[in-house]
Amino acid sequence: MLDLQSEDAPLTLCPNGKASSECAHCKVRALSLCSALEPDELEAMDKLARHVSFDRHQTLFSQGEDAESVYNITAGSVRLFKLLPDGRRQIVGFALPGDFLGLSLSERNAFSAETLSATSACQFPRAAFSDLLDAKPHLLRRLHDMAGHELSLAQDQMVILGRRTAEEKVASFLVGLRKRWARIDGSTVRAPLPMSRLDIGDYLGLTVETVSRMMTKLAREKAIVITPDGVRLLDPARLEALAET
Amino acid sequence: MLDLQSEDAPLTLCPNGKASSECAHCKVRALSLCSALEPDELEAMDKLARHVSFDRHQTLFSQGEDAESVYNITAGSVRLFKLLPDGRRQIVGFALPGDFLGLSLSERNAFSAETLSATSACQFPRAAFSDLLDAKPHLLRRLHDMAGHELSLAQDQMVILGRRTAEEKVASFLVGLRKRWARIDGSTVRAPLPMSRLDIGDYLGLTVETVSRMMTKLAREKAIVITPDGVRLLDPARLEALAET
DNA sequence: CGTTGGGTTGATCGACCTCAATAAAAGTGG
DNA sequence: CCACTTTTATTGAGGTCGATCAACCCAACG
Repeated sequence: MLDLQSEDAPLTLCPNGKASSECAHCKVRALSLCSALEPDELEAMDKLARHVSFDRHQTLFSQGEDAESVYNITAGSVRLFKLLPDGRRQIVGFALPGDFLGLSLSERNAFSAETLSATSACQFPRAAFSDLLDAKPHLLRRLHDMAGHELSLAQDQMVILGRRTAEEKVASFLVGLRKRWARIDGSTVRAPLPMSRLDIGDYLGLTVETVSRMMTKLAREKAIVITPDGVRLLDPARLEALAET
Repeated sequence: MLDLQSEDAPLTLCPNGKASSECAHCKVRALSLCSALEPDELEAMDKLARHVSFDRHQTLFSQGEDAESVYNITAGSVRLFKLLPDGRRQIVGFALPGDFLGLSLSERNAFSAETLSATSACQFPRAAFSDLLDAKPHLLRRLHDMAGHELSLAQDQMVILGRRTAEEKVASFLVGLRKRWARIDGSTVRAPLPMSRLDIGDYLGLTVETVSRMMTKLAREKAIVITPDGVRLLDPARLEALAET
């Protein structure tokens, strides 16, 4: 997942189908693929794009299917996961506003994507988008840099999954998520949690119960406050110490 | 890690410093970044490249340092790892002949790289290589496709780390490694293990002892044979069943 | 040969999982 | 707005897989 964002648009970037004016209001332009593009690149992307909306718990695409589209998330939140034949699930990431789905441009989806909340996105046909990349090297370079960032995050997640305790996992998750929200809505201590405890567990390689226990523990120790919609970080220093690389 | 390979070179691809003739003997061209490049791209890469060799257990680069170079591994093996302040280690990958180090082109190294055995590589100055990518979009596209593949492997590894048992982890590792060797040297059942049990443990989120126990278990059950230099897969079907997605 | 770095094996321990019950939200229909 | 159901979160008790601690083996090497 990579971020894009804006407040109110100096120039239209994020394309959409019905009204290209929507780009002008795109909340997530500055940090997205759309940022820092040349006018001709924006123009070309605009032509390809279709703005789509999803309710809570809808499927964008499924693991193993032909990858028809790539997406730029403009609002909401999405869980990306892989299933084992016996039902075990690993969430490989959460997509937030500004994130791009389909960086690897593979023919088949390597994972499934389901919305966690009502979600909006710019949808592009994969094949046409791939062709566009070949025509616009600067756009490709931007995408590649995003892929590099994504790869780096994936390696960080390997450390968390392979070598951290349950408490450290939860602390890392909260700190990392708050940083991502900070880029999106500027919040400094709030971290909304659109995903369930079960989702968090499947992201961190833990059970629901362990996630709940660690959250309770961190709250008891006054490192966080649990709110209806997520958490508030009371003692970022303590959390960062638990999460530190 | 991405693969490149060849037997004997139809045209020189893999660049190196002293004698550009070395490219003609490059054992790992076909699957590498160097494959499927235009003559002008090969020419440009050749100009940038320096052929370097390392003994066993030498450091190519370290986590946190300025990333001066990117590498194309032509022979040997390398461990890529991240360290936590308290000494815990997570190996994020093993680089084999044909693999490219530096896909993300970031300014700082996100991990350290140490050879597991005597290793040869084509070394490129990172900044110049990055400039070359902007000049040769086709090369950039090739690199991006490799990055996409790498990202997909990283997500597979997340499933292994987060949701698999010790036995499944070891089986997955052996199956995956044999597949990689198959592309390099065509071996169908042999999987050389240049890395120690400790390295395997730090790759799979296990201890040395557990890795050893699981290897012994698989050997006792006649799924593998442990040899001085690695393993031979006796019952690939059983191993794949343990590893299946 | 003594030393050193892996590797294997055994005995014990503990972090996290499993199973179970309860509590608190969030819908749903009257 | 209030019963009633369903979903999600929390808490507790007990079990287990893999970690930890500790020998021991063996091959490489000075």
